[in-house]
Amino acid sequence: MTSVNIDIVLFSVDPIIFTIRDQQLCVLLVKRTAEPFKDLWGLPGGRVDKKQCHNLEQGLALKLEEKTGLKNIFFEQLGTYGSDEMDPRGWSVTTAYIALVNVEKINLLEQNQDIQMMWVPIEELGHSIKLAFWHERLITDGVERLKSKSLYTDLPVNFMPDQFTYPMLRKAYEIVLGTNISRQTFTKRMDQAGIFELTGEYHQDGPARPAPFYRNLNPGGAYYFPGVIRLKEKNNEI
Amino acid sequence: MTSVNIDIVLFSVDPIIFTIRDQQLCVLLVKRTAEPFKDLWGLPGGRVDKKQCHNLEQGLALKLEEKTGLKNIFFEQLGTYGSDEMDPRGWSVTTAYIALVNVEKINLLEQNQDIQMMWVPIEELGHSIKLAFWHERLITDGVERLKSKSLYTDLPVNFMPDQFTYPMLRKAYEIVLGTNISRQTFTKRMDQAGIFELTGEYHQDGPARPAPFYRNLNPGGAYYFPGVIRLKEKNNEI
DNA sequence: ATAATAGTGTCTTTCAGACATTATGAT
DNA sequence: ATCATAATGTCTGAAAGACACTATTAT
Repeated sequence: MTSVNIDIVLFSVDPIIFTIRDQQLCVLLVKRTAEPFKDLWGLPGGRVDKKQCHNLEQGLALKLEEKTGLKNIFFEQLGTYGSDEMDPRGWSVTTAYIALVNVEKINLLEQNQDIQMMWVPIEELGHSIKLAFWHERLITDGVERLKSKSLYTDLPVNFMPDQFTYPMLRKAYEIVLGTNISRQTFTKRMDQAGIFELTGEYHQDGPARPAPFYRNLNPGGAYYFPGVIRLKEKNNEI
Repeated sequence: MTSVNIDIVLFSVDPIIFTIRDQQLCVLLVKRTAEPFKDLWGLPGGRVDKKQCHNLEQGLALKLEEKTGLKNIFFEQLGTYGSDEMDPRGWSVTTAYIALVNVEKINLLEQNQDIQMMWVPIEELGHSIKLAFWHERLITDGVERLKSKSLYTDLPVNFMPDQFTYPMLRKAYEIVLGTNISRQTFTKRMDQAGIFELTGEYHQDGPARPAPFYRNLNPGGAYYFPGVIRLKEKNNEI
């Protein structure tokens, strides 16, 4: 060990921005305008603005605002990937974050013409679209994190608009987890948590009894349920 | 966004090496021999050897072997911290890992004279000892991760020697979690998991019925229990 | 025999999951 | 009236937690 035990590497941050659109879990991709991987699609990441930002989280929040026009997006760090094979320019390190947004709040920005952006259903990745860097791997890991934390937290509320119904939220859970959840079990779970409150309004939607609207009492925070949603398969080893 | 969306920063990795010694959760610290923070204690981290290592995990495994003499130590990524306040030399980024070792396997290396190392009980941090960089913060977060994952995984087996008894393992859980766990509940939980096997030997220890030794059937892996150890307080919001 | 500690069996509690019943609103 | 869907209540099952009891060894 030498006296200087710090090194210099290429470093970037990569937000994996999830939303639910047309009943599908989607991720936001941008078309790269420069080498390496020019013209491939990738995560809307890049360098941290070291002049404007004092730490990584500020850097990420700024990047999210740039790309989506939204402040106060929910995000959490996923993990850091470092390798000499990720970027043709050499040894590089990237820190990935997952971020969850409601698609309605953001869709204006999609029309932005100088940067090509799109929402891609995660089902379609790995088939038609080849991504830059290790972004496919990051997204896979991000989906994994989103799924596993949705079993015991209220993470999917971050996909909801300000006002939402239990059926809407349940659908979000079902899309993320890829399973059906019984309405009764779901209602009980949410009521017990005591993290939502009725707004007094109702969702008039079709030929059926309207569901009441709720709002999140602690937007931005995360709630940990006492128990876990039990899926059928039991895959305990990792 | 410019064409080059990657940046150059000071980068290091920091392993938080935990063990249980004298019934206390301890962390391995080294005395710094160079600026910045010369002569303060800190984590045994540093730069990744980019010539020898193709990725971060290799770099960390190498560093763990350097510091402890052990290969195949259990470790997992904790998180990445980046800021302009962490290192007086400027904007820097560090990726922290938690690693769990059995103290018996390592204590020879403590005698190493050219580097001063010591095991510090985490209780003692924050009082007497001031640490370099943000290492105190990293350790706090590492302890938090260790505690919360010990509620639903077999993480503490990584503190055990090759052969261990349920009472020994239960004590490790109790030390990590800071709670008593009833012997009966614990035994049931471990037996149901089916991740350990009897070695056939017994721990002859004192004037009491000897406990049988077990070995981990999947060393290095992590097991996720179906349920969770329930602590008394309910702190669901974060 | 006694002390110390291990294992087993049973009961309770918590919470998920399933089913049946009732409630409400559009057509 | 009918249909679709929401809410409520009851039962079951899985697993944690607590307690009583039995088992095994050293002294």
